[in-house]
Amino acid sequence: MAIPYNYKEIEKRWRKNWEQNPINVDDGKKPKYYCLDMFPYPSGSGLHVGHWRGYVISDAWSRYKILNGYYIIHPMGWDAFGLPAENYAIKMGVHPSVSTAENVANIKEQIKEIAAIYDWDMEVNTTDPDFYKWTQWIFVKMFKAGLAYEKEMPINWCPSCKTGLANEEVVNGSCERCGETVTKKNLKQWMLRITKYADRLLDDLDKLDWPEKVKKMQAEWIGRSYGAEIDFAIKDSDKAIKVYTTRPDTLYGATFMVLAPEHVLAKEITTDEQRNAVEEYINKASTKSTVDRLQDKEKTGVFTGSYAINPLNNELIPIWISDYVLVDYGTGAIMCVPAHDDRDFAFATKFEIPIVQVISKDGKENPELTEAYTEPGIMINSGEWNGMDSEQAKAEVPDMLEKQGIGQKTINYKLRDWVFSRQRYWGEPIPIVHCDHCGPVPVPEEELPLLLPEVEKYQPTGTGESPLADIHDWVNTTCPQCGAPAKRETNTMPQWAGSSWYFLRYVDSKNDKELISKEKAEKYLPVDMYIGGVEHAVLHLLYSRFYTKFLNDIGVVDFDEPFLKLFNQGMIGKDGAKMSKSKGNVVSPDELVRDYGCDALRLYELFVGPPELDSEWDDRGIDGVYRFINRFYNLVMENKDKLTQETAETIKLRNKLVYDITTRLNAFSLNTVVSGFMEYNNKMLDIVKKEGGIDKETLETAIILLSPFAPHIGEELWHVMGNETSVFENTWPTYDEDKMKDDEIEIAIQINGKTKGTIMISAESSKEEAISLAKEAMADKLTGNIIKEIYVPRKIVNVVMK
RNA sequence: GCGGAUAUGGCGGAACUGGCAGACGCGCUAGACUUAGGAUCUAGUGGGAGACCGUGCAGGUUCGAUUCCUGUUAUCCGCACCA
Repeated sequence: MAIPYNYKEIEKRWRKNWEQNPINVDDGKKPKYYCLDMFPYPSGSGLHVGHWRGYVISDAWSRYKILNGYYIIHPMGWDAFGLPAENYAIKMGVHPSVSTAENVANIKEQIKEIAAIYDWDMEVNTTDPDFYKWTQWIFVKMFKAGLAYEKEMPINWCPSCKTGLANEEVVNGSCERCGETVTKKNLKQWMLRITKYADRLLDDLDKLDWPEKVKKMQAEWIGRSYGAEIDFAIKDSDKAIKVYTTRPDTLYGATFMVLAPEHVLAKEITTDEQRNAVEEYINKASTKSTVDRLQDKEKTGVFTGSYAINPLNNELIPIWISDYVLVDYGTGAIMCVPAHDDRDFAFATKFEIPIVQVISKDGKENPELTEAYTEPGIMINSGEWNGMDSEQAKAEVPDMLEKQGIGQKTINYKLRDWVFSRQRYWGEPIPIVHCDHCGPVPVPEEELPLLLPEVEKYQPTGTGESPLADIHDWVNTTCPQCGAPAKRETNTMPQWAGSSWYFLRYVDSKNDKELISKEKAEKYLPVDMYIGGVEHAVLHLLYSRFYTKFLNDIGVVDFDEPFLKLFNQGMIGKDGAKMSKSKGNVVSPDELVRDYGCDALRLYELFVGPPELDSEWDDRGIDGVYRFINRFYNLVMENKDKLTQETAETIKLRNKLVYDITTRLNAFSLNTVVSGFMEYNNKMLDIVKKEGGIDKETLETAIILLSPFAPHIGEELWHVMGNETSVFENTWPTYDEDKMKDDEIEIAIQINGKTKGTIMISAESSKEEAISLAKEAMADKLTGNIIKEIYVPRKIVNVVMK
């Protein structure tokens, strides 16, 4: 008769016990392992089973590391500043600090149901003044290092969120948060000079054990390119135009030039005949939204009437204006080689501009060029470069131009400086005072934190001013430097400010003297394993790397990469869609925990599919792991008092079990870890049925192996077996390959590569023995001439007949 | 357009360096125990009556291909006029 597995009572009991007797203790001798979850933004809608999955993966991994003798740093905190929290508060009509606190409390309760080994003493909250004191402190340090600066420029502006956005927050021309089309707005902004770190951010990717996809996305976002800047004189003018090109080898083929509509010389070089057309075009371009500009693949443009002089052959080339050239990349002007660039080809074809081929596959001109030739080849029509290999020319030309004084080698990046100001209330105040005499002056470090003032109206103003600008007795202050009346900066920081460094603070969260002590930074950091969704591939992960490198530069930490290993778990969807409140397909873990228990849900979260891939949630699937748990529980309960001696068979089974679970776990194949437990449970049941019982060692091994995944059952059954200490005080079991070997093995027999049957042979059988046994077994089918016999040891015999 | 991932029964998914495709689970079918079962247990479950056929599609390499190569299609994700 089955003994009901009372998960409610068992889970409650062990939860309490672990609170009193923690299983993850820093004794100062164990090596550390820092396993970090991406901390959540405390939304009002709570957790769904997709969030759970990431936390279960990291917890199972952490507990596995505990069993391998590590002290685990496994903290949790709250990314509670930012737009979503503020928008939610506005919608609900409560102050963001109130709703945020409520949401944190709710989600914390939900997270506790996972029974993860989070160390709540380390908990941080980005909205806590003791925390954001250091967020502000980092900003002051950056300001002093010249990395934070003010600039008035047209920035991305979300009309719905009523704030400026970083480039990274604009997705396909829309706001990353709300989807509203982003416009441009001219605003004075605080910027962070992340571009100064571009090379290090790019080159150090090689050091990281991260998914290639994420590294590639960051590399492309940084977008380093090597090329040259070349000066073109303008005919009948003392002005010159500098262009940037990655293909200086094609300079002889430049037949026109294009300026961005916003280029400073665009109007200046326009001739009187062309003035009306040019001004009309520039005006039109300025009103075009980013989206339109990106979507219009059809080239438009207007001729300025002026000509530039090709510095190599003194040929005149017309200067055009077109919005396919971006003002903020390179020099905002390009030389165009239609024969060897798709975009230039399209433009030249449309406006009937001559096309000159300078690279050819075979050294001859292509009489019917229908598209740009962008491959390498042999230089033609290029004066002294004729006959050169184009790749060689590409490498050598920049030096030659430099020697001739008409250009210089240049490196360009797509990465832009980080727009850091937000015109919203719910964020860290930027700790700067604007003084008429001294300019921007940082708030003295000893006066931090600069508290976010209470305010009646925290709705965004939409004017480009933060709601803080209305609080006059806060805004009006004195200059920390000269004492004269001065005004505070009223913009706040973006949500990314706190999340860029929070992982440092966990291990020293109560330190009021330093961001983190040197000793603790050295002892507990960096993060060994970082687990979370792929949606932060460029945003949070790039910013965190930048912050870490800066903090390394100023001596706060002794490492320059925060996250050594990164794992992106797949998303969980339902009904073919991403889980979201608006789609109404959210599955809450709460009911599942109630109806099946924490361990069952933990196992099912892992079993649902490969952790790195997206998975479809099926509520019925959890029944399978629930049945497994009950069967395993009963296996132990029914056999604990009639344990048998181990046999050759159980020794083999046990070693194979350890081998399979360990290798699958190390490969992060967590779904097959769970299926492995089910498989071996069935095998153990078979042994019990056959032998009338099973040995202690095998049962206990299975219990230890299972405990990282289903900790309550692991702990319960470990004690049921008569043990007094925690199951997590064990060492992860090892296996002996010699003991996994079978004496008799089953091999397949193929005829002409097609499987016809199987036979059992001794594992020691020679090739000749195996083949002759196989032929004997297949005698009736071996009617033709045997031309080849293949034996793959322990696997297969293949007889090839004609 | 460029780059990446994925494609296997009714469903989720297994298959280590090429070697018995479909482990494990869901669902389904039949049976047992039951007043009852949406509980539990037992057996079965890719297709086909069969020889055989089957891993998106078309080729190739090989004694042998889900696995390697070439081409192609679909879905998802990222980037997208960066010169």
